[in-house]
Formats: sequence, C-alpha cells, structure tokens
Amino acid sequence: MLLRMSSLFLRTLRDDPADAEVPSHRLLVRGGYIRRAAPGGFTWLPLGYRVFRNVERVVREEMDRMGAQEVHFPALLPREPYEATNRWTEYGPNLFRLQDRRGNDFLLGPTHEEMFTLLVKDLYSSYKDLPLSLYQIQTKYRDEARPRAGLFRGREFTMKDSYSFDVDDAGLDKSYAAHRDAYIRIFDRLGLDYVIVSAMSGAMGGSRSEEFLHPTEIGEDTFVRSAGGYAANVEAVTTVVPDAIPFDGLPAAHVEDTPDTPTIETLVAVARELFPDAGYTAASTLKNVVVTLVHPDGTREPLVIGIPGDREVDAKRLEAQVAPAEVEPFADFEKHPALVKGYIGPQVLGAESESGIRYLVDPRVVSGTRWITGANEAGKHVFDLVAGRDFTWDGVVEAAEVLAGDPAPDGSGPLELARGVEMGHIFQLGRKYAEALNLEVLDENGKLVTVTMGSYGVGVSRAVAAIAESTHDELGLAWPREIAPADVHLVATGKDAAVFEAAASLADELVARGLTVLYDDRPKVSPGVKFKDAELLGMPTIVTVGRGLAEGVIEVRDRATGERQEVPVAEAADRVLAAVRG
RNA sequence: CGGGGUGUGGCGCAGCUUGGUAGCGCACCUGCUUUGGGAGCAGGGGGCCGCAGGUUCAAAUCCUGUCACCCCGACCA
Repeated sequence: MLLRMSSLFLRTLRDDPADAEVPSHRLLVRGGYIRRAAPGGFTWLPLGYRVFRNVERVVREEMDRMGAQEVHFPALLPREPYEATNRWTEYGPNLFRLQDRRGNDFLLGPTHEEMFTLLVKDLYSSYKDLPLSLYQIQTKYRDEARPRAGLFRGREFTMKDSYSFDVDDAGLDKSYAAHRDAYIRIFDRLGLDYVIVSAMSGAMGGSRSEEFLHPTEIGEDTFVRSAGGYAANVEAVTTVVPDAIPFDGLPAAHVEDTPDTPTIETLVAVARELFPDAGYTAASTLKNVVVTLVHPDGTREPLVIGIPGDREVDAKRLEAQVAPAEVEPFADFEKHPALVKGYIGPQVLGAESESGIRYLVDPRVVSGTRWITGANEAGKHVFDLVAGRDFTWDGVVEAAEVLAGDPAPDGSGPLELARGVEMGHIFQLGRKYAEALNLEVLDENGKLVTVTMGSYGVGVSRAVAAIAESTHDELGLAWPREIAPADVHLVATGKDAAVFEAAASLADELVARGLTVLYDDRPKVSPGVKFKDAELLGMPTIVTVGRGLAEGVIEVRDRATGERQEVPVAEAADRVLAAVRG
C-alpha cells in the first residue's frame, strides 16, 4: 500500500487546538487523524482510520484465536428486551432513547447483553451446543454527562463486546479464563501497559470481575497497587484487620466536656489539651457518619457508619458494599432525636438499640480498641470507649477511604494510589440475564438448566487514544509497529529530480515487498516542514532520501528511539525491511 | 448535575472596557526566488463574529435567553 502525501486527505496543524487538553487528543487532531464531528463524536480521517482498523484487527485476531465467533447486531434496538431486564429504566439518563414514527420506543445500544442472550435463546436449546462465546465490534452509544479527553470518553465509541454461555459455573470459569488470556495477548500486542485489578470485593460472592487498567495520569479511575504486585480497584480493597485486644487492664470509659467540638479537628485539639500525654490523633477518634440508604423498592433507611476519624467515607466503596441500595446524604435529624449532630456515639446505635438505626463499623474497629467518640450530648465526648466491651455493632463495612501507605491485603507492602483508564473489563455475569430472559438448555439428564454467562469488553477507539497517549513524545506521535498507519514514512527532500526518482523507486520496492509506505512526495515543500510532519505523524520508521543521495546513501531513522543510520542506496530496501520486521 | 472558563475564516489569536460595519499569524491559491529542520517577497480567495431575541440611526462590541466546547468535581454495565 502506497500513501502519497501529495494526494492524501490530510492537513496537519501547526498549532495545538485550543479545546484539546490531553496529549493524545491534541496530537490526533494536529496530525490529521481525527476531527470532532459532534459532542463526544469524532470522524476518523484516513490515517486515523488505518490505526483504528489495526487495533480492531488485533482484537479480532485474538478473539478468533480463543474460539469466539464474530456476529454483528444493530445499534438501534427495540425497547422490549431491555424492559425485561429492567435496564430500560435502570440504565438511567445515560441511555439514548428514541421513538420511531409510530411512537414505539427504541434505544441506541450502550451494551448488548440482552440481544446476545436472546440470540442464543433463539437458536440453541441443548447443553451440547455449549460452551459458546460470541463477540462483536460495535459502535456503542452512551449519553455521557460529560464527554471528555477526545477519544477517551465519547458518547459514540467503538467497543468489542463478547459474551460467554456455559451450562455450569466450572464452564464459566473456563470461558472467563480464556477471555482473560485473550485480553492479555491483545494488550500485549497493542503495546499497552496495563494492570489487572479486581473490580469487586470478595464480599459480593462468587462472581468475578477484573478490569484491565492502563496506568496514566489522565486516567479517570483510581486504583491501588503495591510494590509486591497487588492491584485492585479502590472498591475492592479489603482492610487488613488488626488483632483483637484483651479487655484486661483497659481503662474505664469516661465522659468529658468538649465544648464546641463538632468536627474531628476541633475534637482532637481539645483531647490533646485534656490529655497531653495520650498522643491523640484523628485516628484515635471514632467518627459516626449518618447516611440514607435508598433500597430498590424505594424504602429509605438511615444507617450509621463508624470509621476512624482520620478517614472519610468513600462513597464508591460504600455503594459497592450496600448495592443494589443507593446512598444519599442524611438530612432527617429532626425525625431522629437520638442522633445529636456532631456528637453521635455508638451507645445509641444498632438495630437493637433505642434508635433502631443499623450501625456498621470499619474493620479496624475490633474488640478491645479504644476510641474517643460522641457522647450523644452536645459538647460532650466519651473517651476510652472500648469496642466489644462498651459498645457493639450490627456488622462490619468496607466504607472508609483507602489512603496511600495502607497495607495491601495480601501482605505485599504499602499501597500507592494511581490513576488509570479502563481498557478492558471481564465479568462473570452469572445467570442474571439468562434468568430475566429465560435462556435455558436441556442438560444431559433432560432437565432444563439456566445458562450462566460472562460479559467482556475492550474499548477499541479508546485503545487508539491510550496508545497515542502512552507512546507520544514532545515531537509528536510515535506508533508501535503493529498499529501504525504505515510501516515507513519516506521523505524526499530538496528539488533534485534524482532524489524524487530514487525515493519513488524505493517506495515502489518497499510496497512490492509488502510494506505500507507513506511517501512524502510533495514538491516545493521545504525539508523542515516534511521532517516536522514525519515526527508529528509518528510512523515507526522514517526514511529520508535527500542530500545524502549524491554520496549514495539514504537515512533510516527510528521514530521512537531517534536512532539513525546512513545506508547505501543499493541496500536501502533490505535495510528498511529489516528495520520494520525487527 | 454543581463550580470555573471560552465561543471571531480550517487552526491559533487580537478587537469588546469606551457601539460606527472585522484584523493578525499559520494554512490555502498565483507568480518569482528558496530547498536538511515549520523559507522570503509580491499579489489573492475565504468569516451567518456560536444561535435567538432585545436596546440603538447603527451591535463582534451593550442587555436577556439559549446552545456548544474546555477544565475541576459528581456520575459512568
């Protein structure tokens, strides 16, 4: 394939577009790879679309290799299947809904679990047909509140989604593992750095879910990792539980006057004044945070979370723990006189207590730990209140924020917080969709069993952005060979006809030998412009035919390393081929 | 959805305070010169000043509304 710069539909920009902040977005626009066409929607230009198709190709090859079969659904879908799983409403405002001329409801698919489930139900009915994995590479639509960062978060984007179907849990485990392996190969081939984080806490039961996160400062997800190799979503981090302490010799609880101490800071300051030798810090206090749980049936339940005072409640972690209930701030202090704002203590809390409000505590609150906490009376706190001796709780909850330096649950060292972008997600769905849509097959005993499913996604368009993001340098893009829009950027400089003839014949030879060549054959364009463009566009190998030709040499340069060598014209094609093929 | 910012040729920006009918650089076209690091000179084409309404003899400029984009946060199977 030969791409001539003189006729390629391409215009590079000298200046950064003002509305692009992240480097990948800036460079992809500057390099003429994409153009914004709609809020959260981009047009792929020739070079960009070649990159896109290369990513797609890698994904497709690896999915095929693991035995998944490609299908293709419409993006425009009817309401009914999504009604059966309740997602027509549950998906909320992020779902694009529309009506046809008769007023029937449709949606633009944000993901296709329902359709795949129904398709398999439509055609299969025996255990002999399983296991089965199907996938598609599809345009997905989500009405994002805030599209951003170019290709990273659009309202229209391309995703490879696949779904596995098995008769039993062991089968699901296998399908899941096969996808996991395929994803590892995909991201390795794409040259994308990734960490696999568990996306759900063990508390949620048997179903597994892992995310492939690409670590990057511009990432939207926070995850934790340790030097020893532990990595997890913040929601999935479990607290290392300290040992219980015997009650013997612990001081008795005592109430102290602590006027004007509604916050942890003011409380700690007063506590230090009262007991200068105790070494009190915010972590010595037990903060009782009231929230409202909204259950799926609409019931509202107040809930108090007891956590060490040096930490905040992490809304995401809490929601992951109480799902499917949702969490809202608590406002009904009038209705609950037992709760003294700013001075809530555990003595009045618990399902069996006078307030009847459920009380969950942080795992660090183990039997024998001593706390400073509210005395349920304005201006008073209780000191040396011992967990398990002076108060009890209804349960333990992982709701406190994770802080850098916390120990990893597997003992692999302190945690650091890092940012990442979700590039892939593998998820054991189980029987949720199969049950809702009645996907059953006969097993070897002739009995109907509900199929168990997995769902798996890779962001294809997002991968283009992530690769650009992780490989660019101050000069421009620098594509890995596997996905570069061309193998070689061949630059002819000067005005000497011999240079253009030599360059053209080299281009032809490289093309004949199977390479894709981007040939800068523009006449009357100065060398500086061509070099800048070559660096901006980022083909992995840049070949220059120019002033060296008189001495019989051309220059071969590696875009990523900057390494350059002069090679004799006669060997040029071989040398370039060697560089490209590694 | 909350907070902040910005909308003026394809891109980057000035003009707006103090209304008078739009300008600069890049890109594009023509000619001549130039050709190894975003060339020079001369000439030229292209703008509903985001959109709608209002004030005014007159609006890019003032007022109201609205839309879009960017950033931070919330949200994100």
